[in-house]
Amino acid sequence: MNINHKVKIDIVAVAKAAGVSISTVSRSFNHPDLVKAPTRKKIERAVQKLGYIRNRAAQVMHGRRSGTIGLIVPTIDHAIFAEVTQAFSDAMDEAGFTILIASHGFDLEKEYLRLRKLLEHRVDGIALIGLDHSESTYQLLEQQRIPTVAIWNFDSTSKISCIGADNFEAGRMAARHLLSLGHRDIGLIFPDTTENDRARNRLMGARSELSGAGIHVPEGWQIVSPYRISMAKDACKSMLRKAARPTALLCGNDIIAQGAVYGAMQLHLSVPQDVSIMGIGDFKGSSEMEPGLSTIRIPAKKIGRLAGKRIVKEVTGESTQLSRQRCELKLMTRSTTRARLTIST
Amino acid sequence: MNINHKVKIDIVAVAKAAGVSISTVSRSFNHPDLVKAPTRKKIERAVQKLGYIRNRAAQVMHGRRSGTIGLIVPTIDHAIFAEVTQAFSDAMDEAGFTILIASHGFDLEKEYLRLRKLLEHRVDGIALIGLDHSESTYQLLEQQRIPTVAIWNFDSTSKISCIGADNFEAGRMAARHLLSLGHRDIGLIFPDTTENDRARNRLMGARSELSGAGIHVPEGWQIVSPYRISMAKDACKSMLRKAARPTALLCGNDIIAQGAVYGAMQLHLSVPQDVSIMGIGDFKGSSEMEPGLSTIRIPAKKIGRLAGKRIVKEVTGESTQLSRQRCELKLMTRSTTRARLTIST
DNA sequence: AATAGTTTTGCAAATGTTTTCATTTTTGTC
DNA sequence: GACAAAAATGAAAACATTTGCAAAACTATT
Repeated sequence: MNINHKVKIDIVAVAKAAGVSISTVSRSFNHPDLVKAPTRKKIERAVQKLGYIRNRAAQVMHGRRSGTIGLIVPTIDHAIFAEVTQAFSDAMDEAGFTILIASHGFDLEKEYLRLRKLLEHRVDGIALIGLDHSESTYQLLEQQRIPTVAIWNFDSTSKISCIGADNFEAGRMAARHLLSLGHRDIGLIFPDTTENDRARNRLMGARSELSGAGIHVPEGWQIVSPYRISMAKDACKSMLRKAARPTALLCGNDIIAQGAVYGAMQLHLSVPQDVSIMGIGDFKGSSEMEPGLSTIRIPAKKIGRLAGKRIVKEVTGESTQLSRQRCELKLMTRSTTRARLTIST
Repeated sequence: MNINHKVKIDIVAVAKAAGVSISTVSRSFNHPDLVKAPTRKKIERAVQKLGYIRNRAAQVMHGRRSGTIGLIVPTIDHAIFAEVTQAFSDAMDEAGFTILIASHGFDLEKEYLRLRKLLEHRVDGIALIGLDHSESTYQLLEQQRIPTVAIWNFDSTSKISCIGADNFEAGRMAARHLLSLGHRDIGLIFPDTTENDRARNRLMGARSELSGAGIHVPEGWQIVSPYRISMAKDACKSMLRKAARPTALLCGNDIIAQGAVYGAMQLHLSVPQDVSIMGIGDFKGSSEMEPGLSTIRIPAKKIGRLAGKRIVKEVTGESTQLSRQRCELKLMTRSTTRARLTIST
């Protein structure tokens, strides 16, 4: 069957094989109700026999949608982006779209270039992570009038649709939890906050809550650590080795927090007896590690799924105006935090 | 500037704005050396002013490559696939290709459907994970004569190009390590091996090595666990709670092994004093957890990168015949395995 | 069995580009 | 400054589809 000998199989070949016109073949794909059932059957058989696969590129040229959505992430290889990406991808699949994915390694200039490339492919919509993007990225998005949704952050003043959590609030909640346990000597380990609004807002939230409680975080108790367990381990160790060490560590995300837990263990400090450690994010491994990590849950799956649904709505024109959606945060009290020992007061 | 008022910006508009013919504009993109520098400048300015973005769909219609590669993974949301995906993506970026990604959730029937969809988009090549695919998938691939590479597994008899590790050997090595430490009572925790050649081959390798050493694994010491830390935790606990428990656990992958380590900890067994635990894979967190996981390193980054390079070669026609590449495995002896205590002999 | 209406099909134009071939312009040589 | 050769540009066909419009084929009604 399907003799495909160097002959290119296009709609013309199908039409010939089925003994109908090209238009009829096209129609039987796009408006099957407009063609008689027996004709459709004939065409179907021809398609089968020839192994014909429709050419979306040709369809796109008619102003048809490409059926693709561009997704630009900092990196795929991080628990959290992988999770949100998968959820987004599932939502897309469900709606019949395919994802063009690109990563920029936290380099916003590169992000712009990736965006341009995706636009060349005539994606029907664009999904980005967060709201920190270069001016040129925003301009391009607006100029091309392409449906866009920012995943992961909620911001009531965003210029583009966004679906996610309020990171400032997440920072606050994390700090509040520690405060409520009586901690006053709190160390901060955060990733670099330039070009990263998520981390920045969390840090601001945490600091604001802390200073609201009259707490000052001394210079040495605030460390920048990259988003890597091993790095965070070292950062944490350097802080906990000091004579005057904090009784609690607030980490910018769960990866750093995991590193901190391991770092403490290596120093033979026990968590949470000697130090409480608090994360933000609730990544997949966080509930499963030992001890289970206390953290602020940001519902990645839900955000990814909602973002997917949202972009589809914008693409299909079902809902065209800017929409901002806030996903609820939740304090997950597990085993890495506990009340501060009051030595005397 | 860039007045983009509902006027569609195509190459014609650019040509008009630059005062040259369409052909010249096209040429200045594709063969810049064929057009005089001043003309090129004029065109460039027009492009800038109009905010023109090339339409790849139209290019594809001329038999031009689409500049896209389809990547089909079981899921993005697993440490190991995320890592390999990222490396692959980086290699693609470097070569100027964009990735169309699809996931099938370990369902090979779905994989076939995803493949069809990617083919509609006229991807220039296809990358799959592993060599376990449905008959129809293999047929389609062959019928369409599309460059394909299987990532992750090496198999000298594969019908398509493959780049990866020999999972059978990985299983052997893991078993051999445990054997060399004197263990004879070994439990096996593996994922379901139907439709998963990676797990299947590892298990076969492990069993073959074990039975080669005259060791029989009793029924109750062999458990199937899904690829999830929490599930593996439970599976491990159920095995270690028995009166007669193994002195070592060989796990089908690092996720399961991590679960096993945590499970043992919950039972107040210490690792490796009470049980040795061995993984396969060396995922990102494995070296960083406490205690560091002993495992067989499969170089995900390297495999992803090589696979990327390979597919580019096949797509550009630089090298067109089937190629099989084996990536070396490495035993990583860390802190979850140790010699068996010989109580008396 | 003719008519009107409806359903189904086909023709041809249109989509945004690339490319071949022809034409024009430039350059170099005498 | 005329001529050939080389370089740059343009016109038009080609790519694989969709779709508006017209024609053809049915149905139902008389």
